[in-house]
This record gives sequence, C-alpha cells and structure tokens, in this order.
Amino acid sequence: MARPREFDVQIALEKAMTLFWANGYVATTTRDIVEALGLGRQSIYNAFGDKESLFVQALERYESSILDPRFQELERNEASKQEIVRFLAFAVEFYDLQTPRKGCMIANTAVEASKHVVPAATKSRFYMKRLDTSFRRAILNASERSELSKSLDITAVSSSLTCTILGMAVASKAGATRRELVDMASSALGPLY
Amino acid sequence: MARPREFDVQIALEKAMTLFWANGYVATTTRDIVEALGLGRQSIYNAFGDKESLFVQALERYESSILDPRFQELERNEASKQEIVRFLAFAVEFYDLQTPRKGCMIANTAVEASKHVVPAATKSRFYMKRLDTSFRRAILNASERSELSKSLDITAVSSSLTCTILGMAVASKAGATRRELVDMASSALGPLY
DNA sequence: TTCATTATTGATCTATCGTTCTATTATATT
DNA sequence: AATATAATAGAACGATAGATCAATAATGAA
Repeated sequence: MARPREFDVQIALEKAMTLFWANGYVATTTRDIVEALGLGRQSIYNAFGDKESLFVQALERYESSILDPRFQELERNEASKQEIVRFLAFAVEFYDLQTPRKGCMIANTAVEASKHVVPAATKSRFYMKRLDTSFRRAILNASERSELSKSLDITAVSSSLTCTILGMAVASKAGATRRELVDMASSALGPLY
Repeated sequence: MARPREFDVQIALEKAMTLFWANGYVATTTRDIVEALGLGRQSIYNAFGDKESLFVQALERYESSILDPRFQELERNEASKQEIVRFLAFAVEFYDLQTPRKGCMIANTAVEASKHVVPAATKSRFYMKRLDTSFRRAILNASERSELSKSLDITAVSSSLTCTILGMAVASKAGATRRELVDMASSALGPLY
C-alpha cells in the first residue's frame, strides 16, 4: 500500500537518545540530529514529529531501556537491603564507565530541559518520586526483617539515597573519579548498617 | 574625558546572573538579556563583551556574592562539626526559598554549560573540589577533637556531603519539598553523630 | 498493471540567533 | 568653547535555527 521505511526506528531513536543525553535538549540542533542519525530531515520528521516530540520519545527510550530494567530488582515486593546496595553499586558502574560522561538523562532533563519541554518536567519529577518510593519500600522491608537499626528514619534515608543518585550524576558529569563515586554511594548506605 | 556610563554595572551583572542561573547558558538569548537588564544591546556588549564573557562574569558574581560568603565559615581553620551542620542547614534554606527554583548555578553549569563554555567547566570542577576539601578539613578537625566515631571514613563522608549538596540542587529544581530537602541534609549528616 | 499511499531527498522557508555598524549624545579635559 | 573619548540607541548583518515544500521512488492492494 505504501513505501516501507528503510531504517530501523528503534536504532534511530537510540542514537537520538544518546545525542540528547550528552548534549541536552536546547543545545542539540536538528542538524546535529540529522548527522547523528544518518537520515534525511524529512524522514526524521515523518517518523518522530518535531524536535520536542523526538526528545520526549528519546527520554522514554532512556526510561524503558536504561531505567526500567534497573528498577525491576529494586521494585520487587521482597526487595530489601541487598537490592538497595546493588542499585547503588550499579549506579557507580553506570556513571563511571560512560565515555563521555553524560550523567543521568533524567537529572540532566530536570536541570536543563524542564522549562522547554513540559512532559519532560513531569517525567523527571515522576522518576525521582519513583526512586524515592522504591527505596522507602525496600528499607521498610529490611526494617520489618529487623535488618536495620530500630531508630532509623526511613523517610529521611530514602530521600537521602535519592539525593545521592542525583548528586552522583552531576558529580560524574563534572569529572568525579571512580573512587569519589564509590565513596558517595557507600557513605549514603551507611545508615543501613 | 568621555561620556560616563548611565547604569550600574554590578546591578546589571546581578540581573544577568539571575537570568543565566534560572535558564542556563544556551537557552538564554541576547534578546532575553537585553530585556532583563533593561539596557541597549551595545551598552551590554561594551560593558561585558560577548555572551560567553558575560556568562563567565555572571558565574563569577555568583561565586563571590553567593558561594564565597557561605564558604567563609566552613573554611575557617577551626571549622568543625557545627560549621558543617550550619552549611547544610543553609543549603536547605537556600534551595527551598528560591522562587522560582533555580538550583545551584555551579551544578546547573556542570550539567548544561560545561560543553560550551570552557572556563565554566573549570570553575564547576574547582568548586566541587573546594567544597569537598572544606568538608574534609572540618571533619578532620572534628575527628581530632574526638567529636566523631573513630571508625569514620573521612574521605567517604566528605564526598558524600558534596554529593548531597549537588543532589539537593537538582532535587530542588525538580520541585522537592522542604521536608525532602531537610531529610536529605539531615541523613547525610548522620555519620557525624 | 494501475493507483493510492508513504518514504526519501534536497531545496527552501521564515524567524531568530549572536554580533556589529552607524549615527548621535554626553561628558572631562584643554 | 572646542575637542577627544566613550556611551547609547537602533538598524542591520550573515549565519543558522526549526520546520516544510516539491519532486521522485518504492511498495501493497485493487
């Protein structure tokens, strides 16, 4: 009935994600996108709509391909101390091994793109809440299993862990060493021991 | 000998600082600057040079008018636990009371402007290091006064405090409640008690 | 095989970007 | 009062932004 698309939409979206992740929304030009995706302008507009729409789809791909898989462990009903530790350990790897250092696309978006892309602001707020809720739930489980100190302020610690993830993202992008990232993570985990 | 400037350079710079702080480097246009400063284009170029130069000067003003005064306490030779607590308490106020929420210009710069303004990248790295060093020194003092647990990993805690400041900046910009900011700060202070 | 439909290509649109030019105005020194 | 100097105001610059148009190519359904 119609001419079929010659490129893989998911691969193209992956490239757009990487580009926006590294350079942000405003600073990424449509010319950059055309070059990075290796496609014609019109093909990109056909497939993804305008720049803002492409950005939102790239952010959604970041969520589904990067974030969601990592949340899976942490959000299990029985998740406890171990899952929190593993989440933080993954964050260290994730941030440290990036070349170039891009930080976290959600944190970057909160800082840079929220003002220009309304759904992006909503998403960044949602994911921070989701992270906080996940941590709290896991801490609660650990507490019920008597793995933690009785006097622990669960709300405070979950907020602190969320804060640590965000702080690591910024520090990483600013060039923090692996050692520093490890220290940030391990120190934030202190209250659990 | 020549016509005198009709406006106050420091007041104009303050306005530029607020604008860049809220909107970032790339997203702020020279038109925005002209409107916010209430001056003619050429007057601004005469006084501050091009956009990049103005940004660096605005960032330097942020450092001297916002950051340096707060570092003063923390960087005293005798600074100890109390100064750390006060620094974090100030950060909570600072981030919470902003309208609109602008976060920290250094953190924003690290995320958004580093790629476009080389001196800004240097500055953001410098200030994170300075913060870390100040915290470490104060912790060291507290340790020597036996105010802290013997087993405390001083390097890890100072990294964690730095991380917390950055995380709070991002969380605040994303709309964190005051309660959440308080929790982030107080939980990061946990190891000191 | 024809035709409706969509993909592709590359030229092109308008708006706005950061910056500079030109002309005028205002002052301190002579 | 005359002059050198710098500030101001606004028009204008070339470059580039995001987006679209027009022409062509490729497919599946009739």
